[in-house]
Amino acid sequence: MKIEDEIKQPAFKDDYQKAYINLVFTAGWLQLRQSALFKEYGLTLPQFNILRILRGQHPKPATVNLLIERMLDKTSNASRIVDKLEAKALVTRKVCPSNRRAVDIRITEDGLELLQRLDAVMAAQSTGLQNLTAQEAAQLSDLLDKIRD
Amino acid sequence: MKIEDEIKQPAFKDDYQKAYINLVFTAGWLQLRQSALFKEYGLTLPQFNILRILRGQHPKPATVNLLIERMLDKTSNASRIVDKLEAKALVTRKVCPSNRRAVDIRITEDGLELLQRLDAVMAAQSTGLQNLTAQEAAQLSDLLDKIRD
DNA sequence: CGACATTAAATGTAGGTACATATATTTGCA
DNA sequence: TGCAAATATATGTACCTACATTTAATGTCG
Repeated sequence: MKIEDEIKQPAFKDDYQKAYINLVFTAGWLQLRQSALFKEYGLTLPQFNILRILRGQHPKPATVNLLIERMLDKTSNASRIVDKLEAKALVTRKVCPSNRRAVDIRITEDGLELLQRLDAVMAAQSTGLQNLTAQEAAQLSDLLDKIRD
Repeated sequence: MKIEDEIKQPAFKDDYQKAYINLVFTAGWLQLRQSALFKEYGLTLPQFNILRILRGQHPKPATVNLLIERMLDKTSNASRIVDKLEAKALVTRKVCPSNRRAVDIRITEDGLELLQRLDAVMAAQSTGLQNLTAQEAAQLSDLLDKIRD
């Protein structure tokens, strides 16, 4: 569906405004689809993303700082998202011995198993960008980099 | 800054993953910049967007349904965002005489004045897509439409 | 050493998102 | 007419974002 119809707006001021609205709308659309996948597994999108970062570190621990660095949303509150994961026994939290201000966060076996089940789900459903060719995806990425220059 | 550096990830699985992450990250980046503009005027981004829809209708009223149709985020709670605007006397809410289930929402003079001040601010700072040519913006929009097909 | 800045994380608060449910009104139709 | 379905909005709840503040540990430098 064209963006004009998605938000029932007949026309845009110019291509810049149209691209801006399309960008924000499409990002939200993709994230909504993705989080629907996790919902039945009791995970939210930020929780899933943090679990994946922890798996990337495994068996090394991660600190809250490291999580924030790698998250898309820098201002989100990693500390409280870890709370939720800890409550579900998907991660552990322990004061870092070498720097007692920091906290070592590790993914548990349960967490690894859950991610493994989700890998299968993710593989089954595409990321949502499969309508693009690899070349178009690269082109999209270049345009986005340019926006943030 | 390249997306790899923004989230401290050395490489991506493929161009699709990279574009996906870049898309979500860039949309958030743009929205954060935009909402910073409104902050000193006491408005949030969704509040601003609803005010603009109401200005577009002015002097006709809008219903909650109409607001939802035109919002980028369909699942956001227009009713409660209107609450906040009403508390600031930027909009009025009145039961619709012809259909007492519905509510007529109108922007007030204060609301119009606030938007007018913000128009100047917006004009001064670009939408953030000015690094693109008009042609690139159109191309970006086409790629995004294709993703949602 | 000791005051002071810096760093890491947690917490408080206002507002938003996503989704389920409730309440009131209107519509459709047996 | 009357009653179920549909419609319009509001409300409840869990979680999230954005940002300011707090608490604790560490670093620094006179």
